[in-house]
Amino acid sequence: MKKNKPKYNQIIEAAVEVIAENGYHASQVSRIAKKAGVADGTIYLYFNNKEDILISVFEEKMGQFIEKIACGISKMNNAEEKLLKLIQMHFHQLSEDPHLAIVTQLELRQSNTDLRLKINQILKPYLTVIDDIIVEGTKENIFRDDLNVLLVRQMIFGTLDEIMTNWVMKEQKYNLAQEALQVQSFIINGLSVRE
Amino acid sequence: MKKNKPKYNQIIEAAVEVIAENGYHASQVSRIAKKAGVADGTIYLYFNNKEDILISVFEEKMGQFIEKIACGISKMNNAEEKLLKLIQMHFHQLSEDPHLAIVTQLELRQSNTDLRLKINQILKPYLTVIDDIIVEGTKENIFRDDLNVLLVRQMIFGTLDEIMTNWVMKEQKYNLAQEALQVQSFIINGLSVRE
Amino acid sequence: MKKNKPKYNQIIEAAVEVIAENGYHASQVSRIAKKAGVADGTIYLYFNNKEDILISVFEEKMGQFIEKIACGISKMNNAEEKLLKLIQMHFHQLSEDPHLAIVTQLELRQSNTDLRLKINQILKPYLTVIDDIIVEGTKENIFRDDLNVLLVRQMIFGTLDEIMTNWVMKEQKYNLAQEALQVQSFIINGLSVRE
Amino acid sequence: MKKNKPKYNQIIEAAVEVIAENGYHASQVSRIAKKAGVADGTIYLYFNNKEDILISVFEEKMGQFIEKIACGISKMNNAEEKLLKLIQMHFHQLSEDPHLAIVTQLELRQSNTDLRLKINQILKPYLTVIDDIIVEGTKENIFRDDLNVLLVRQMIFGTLDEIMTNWVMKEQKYNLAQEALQVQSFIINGLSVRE
DNA sequence: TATGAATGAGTATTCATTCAT
DNA sequence: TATGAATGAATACTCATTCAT
Repeated sequence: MKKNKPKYNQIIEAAVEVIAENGYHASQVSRIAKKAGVADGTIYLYFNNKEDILISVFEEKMGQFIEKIACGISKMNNAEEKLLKLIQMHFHQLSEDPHLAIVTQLELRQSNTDLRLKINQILKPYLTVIDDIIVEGTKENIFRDDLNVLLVRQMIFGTLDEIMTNWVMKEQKYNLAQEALQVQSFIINGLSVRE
Repeated sequence: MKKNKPKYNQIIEAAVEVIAENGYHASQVSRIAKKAGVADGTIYLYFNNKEDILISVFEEKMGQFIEKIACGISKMNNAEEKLLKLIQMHFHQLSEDPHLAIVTQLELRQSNTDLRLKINQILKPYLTVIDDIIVEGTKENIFRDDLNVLLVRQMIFGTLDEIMTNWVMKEQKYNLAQEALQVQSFIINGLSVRE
Repeated sequence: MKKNKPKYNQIIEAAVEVIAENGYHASQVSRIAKKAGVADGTIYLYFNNKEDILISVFEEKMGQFIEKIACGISKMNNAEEKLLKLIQMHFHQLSEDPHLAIVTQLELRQSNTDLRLKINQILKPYLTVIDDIIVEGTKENIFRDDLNVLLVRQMIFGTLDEIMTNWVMKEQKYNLAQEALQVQSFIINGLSVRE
Repeated sequence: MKKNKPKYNQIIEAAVEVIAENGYHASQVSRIAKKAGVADGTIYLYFNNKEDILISVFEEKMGQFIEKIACGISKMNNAEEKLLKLIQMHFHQLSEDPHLAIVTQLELRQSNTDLRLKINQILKPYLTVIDDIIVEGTKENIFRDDLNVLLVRQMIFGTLDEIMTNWVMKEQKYNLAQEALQVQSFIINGLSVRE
């Protein structure tokens, strides 16, 4: 498995740094190679093309991202707690790794539609985690039973994603962790005044 | 005023079409010129450079988009109704103009960070409209009074934006209009079971 | 005769200024038109094309330049005096009009070979003036009678031209007039120690 | 050292030919690449940009030109002989390589002022060679001791340069070598009848 | 595996010139 | 005569990818 080879990871890490620092379009393959300490040609022993580097970056990082969240959630007792945990960990993980946050929220989106479809595939397990919480919440009678799971998941993901993007574009100047509870409350209770 | 000149609008319309059909990166200036029925050089009598075309497209289209929504909302009686109207019109306007939807949801995001900052500026009036609804809802005692307006606005916009993007990426195969009510309900009531 | 029309001269004067200030390649026709206070298209009522403007500038200015020198020389009594007068006036006239000096010594040379042949045609009367002095000097028995007039004229012109070019490139910081006598002495006596 | 790389020299030689044949402005980088038998992009592995090719051509060729003259002169016994040798070799070297003569006398002058300043820097060692002859001649009591070295050098260089340019523009139809002696005589003795 | 020199396709922009008014 | 909006040809340079070593 090529992924166990050290150069593969060197290149992945170099790509995250180079893209975060220079932006997607200024990140030439040769620059990534230099930062990774390998020759330009070596890149092509591990990746098919430049796009493949980007997909692999997302794949590797998202894999870890989702795994940790799935793990964290499994310890929670109900959908409400799981949702909060998911929000907290979503914010926390990206806050902890600003380079990765820049890449996922800004630079990776500067890719063409084909690449975005591949990115969506990689994202699917995360969306499934969200779906599961929704379904579980409904079963637990915490959430309404008339929910359109697909739609609700889009809304939840869109909410979290937009908050992350704003945070990155505001140059990470404020503390996201504090907002997790408000976000959970919004998703669960909405804006209305509770009777 | 250059905006009254017919060629300015011809170029704007051509740009939307060409970008929607070919994607951001395959949209050469010469192709836009051809579609607009003008010479390549004519583009530069009306726009400073290629980026300026893109910004202007967004400016023009978003201007109309926001104006219509602001107008539609003004006829509504309270924040709840206004929110529903905003959601309906947001979905409706982009659904009606698939080319524009593709450009705003997919292609325009493939731009660099500088351009995205300019786009955010153009988007600001729309965000303000959302802010106003939130504030109004609070005053009307329909919405809670402990809301963080900035955060809530991000969540609402993120929700709508993600739904639109999914719809565009799924090739506009389903009817968005039907979902507006569910979305409003989600935003106002959240997921929880009402007592 | 078009040359009596005021706009013709306005354009010529504007061209000298614009070329001297911006350099040959940065001197767009539209800039010359603007400085001359006419529309771009008007230029083409008086000149065939951009090259024609340049040739005409040289023609007009060189015509005056040569006329004055020919006139000044005619008052001198012998070839030696005439040579000195020619040198003095060559230096004086271009020193007095730095814009013209820049155009003739630097910018006009950035033209293609065809244009340079035309420039050489315009220069011919000046070269003839030099030829005449050489021939006269020989007849007066002041200059040797074995001189190759064509070659000697090239040497004299080359000498004056190089001095002017150096003066222009050194940004006209020193006084050329003082050097005329040394130049005349060099041409007449050479470098050798006179017995 | 890049200058030992064969492609560097291939490109230099191709550039001389292409510029001599097509003129400065019609010499596209792609044409030079084609003539040199390399890809367009390869040019940019050896040169920073198009201007850099031109400067390097002049640098390489002038370097050899000056070196040979300096070498030839060193064998001569006094300033008079050295001057003659310099003139002969100046004429000879450029006569032998008409492509180079066209480039140096005509095409390279079609460059902007910045480039000309760089060219002047490259020319400096040649001017110094001339200066040295003047100073030596004075010390040997062959030349007058009141000479303004800078001015005299300009006159000598201008003389040679103008003769070369005329020869190139007359399409190299006559034999320059024969004129070297007359030129030396002019420079040393001037035009006057010797008593 | 690893290298890095070489490749060559691809495109925004300028500006001299025209021509309908 | 005079205008100036419109034209469209023309070109340097980058960078992802290859392949001989």
